[in-house]
Amino acid sequence: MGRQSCCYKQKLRKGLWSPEEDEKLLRHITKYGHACWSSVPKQAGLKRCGKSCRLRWINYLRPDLKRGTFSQEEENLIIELHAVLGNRWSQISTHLPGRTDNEIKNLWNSCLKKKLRQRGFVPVTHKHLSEVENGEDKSEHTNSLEMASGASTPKPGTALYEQRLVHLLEMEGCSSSMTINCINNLMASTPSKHLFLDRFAITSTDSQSSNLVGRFPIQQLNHASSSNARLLSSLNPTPWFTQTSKAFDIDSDLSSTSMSTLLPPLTSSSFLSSPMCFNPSMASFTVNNNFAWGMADCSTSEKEGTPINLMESQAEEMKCPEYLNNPLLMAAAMQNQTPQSGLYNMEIKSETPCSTDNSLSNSTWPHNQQQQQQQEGDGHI
DNA sequence: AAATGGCCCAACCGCGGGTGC
DNA sequence: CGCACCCGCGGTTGGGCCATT
Repeated sequence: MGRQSCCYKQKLRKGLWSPEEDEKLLRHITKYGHACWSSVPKQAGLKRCGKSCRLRWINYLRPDLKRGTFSQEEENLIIELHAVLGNRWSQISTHLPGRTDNEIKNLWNSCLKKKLRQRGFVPVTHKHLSEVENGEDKSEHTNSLEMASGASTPKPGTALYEQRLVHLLEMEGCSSSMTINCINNLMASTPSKHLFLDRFAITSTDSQSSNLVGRFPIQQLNHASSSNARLLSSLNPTPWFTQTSKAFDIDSDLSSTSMSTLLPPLTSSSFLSSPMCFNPSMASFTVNNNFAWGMADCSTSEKEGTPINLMESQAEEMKCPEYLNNPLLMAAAMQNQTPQSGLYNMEIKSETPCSTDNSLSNSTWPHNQQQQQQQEGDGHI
């Protein structure tokens, strides 16, 4: 009793796209954009469904696509992101400009999975096989992220440990000044601190990973509506506590931590929108300019006419325990500024024209395309 | 040279969420 | 509230290509 495909219903063409079809679609979108995909095929004179057109555009015709094989850095980034996000290919792809979710998914299934297996990791959990087999945590084990970054886990308390921590917070888009103060305060007396540290102090601080700065999942917060419910629920079981840590008792932690100095009352439904998420005198927030992921989201917020900051409704969906389970979310939550603070808005606005490399926003992409086409001639296809 | 098997990638399918009526 | 429609996502498939036998 499954639904018939839209193509079947309308007796539309399926299968590979011909150059003529590509040409039609390209020309049409260049001229008119794609406000409504379902009307695109009709207007463009294509015997395809809107879905098919959309897919073709996103995966092949879009002018900002990067072609060719994935670099080692890209592969490493995918592994790292997959460890955090799981099979959320579209979210992963937002961190890799010019790469599509489909492309990344294919790479993962055909190549990266295999590589991880060959090196003794379970691709799904990013755990080492021996860890799985023994059913116990062994801190000396490397994990897939270490493999990706070529790093091993430094010991807590060491300079290297702190150095990596700073780097990781920077990855979250926080400035170093915020990082140290924030993390010291946040983690000073909480039993959960090692959960945070163990989970994150695994990424290299070398030049290879420095290009990750600003790319990581603060986006998840900014995007924290319904899709995040899924994300959040799936983040908790893995991989946060899969490396060397055990899940901690939220309640007992809360009762004895210093988090209250940083976080608003747990019952507050305006948790995220609260300006007291972080005390500016304690540390300065600067949102990293290097928003590799900013564009897709900015188009969303433009469309909805809302600032990048979390909306109340979104904030309400984010349950406090999820923050406490999830260091990334916590760190990002602390960054969440009120509209008055302007930091986030200002930074995003400066990027908002979406005129650089990611032109998912249909309002500006033809610009790019023309430029690119001029540069490339009629090269591809 | 032909057959076979594995890999890769483009595209399809089905589902869930959002929205408008 | 229920329904229909649209969009986007993740899983899956089918076919072309290439290496091996």
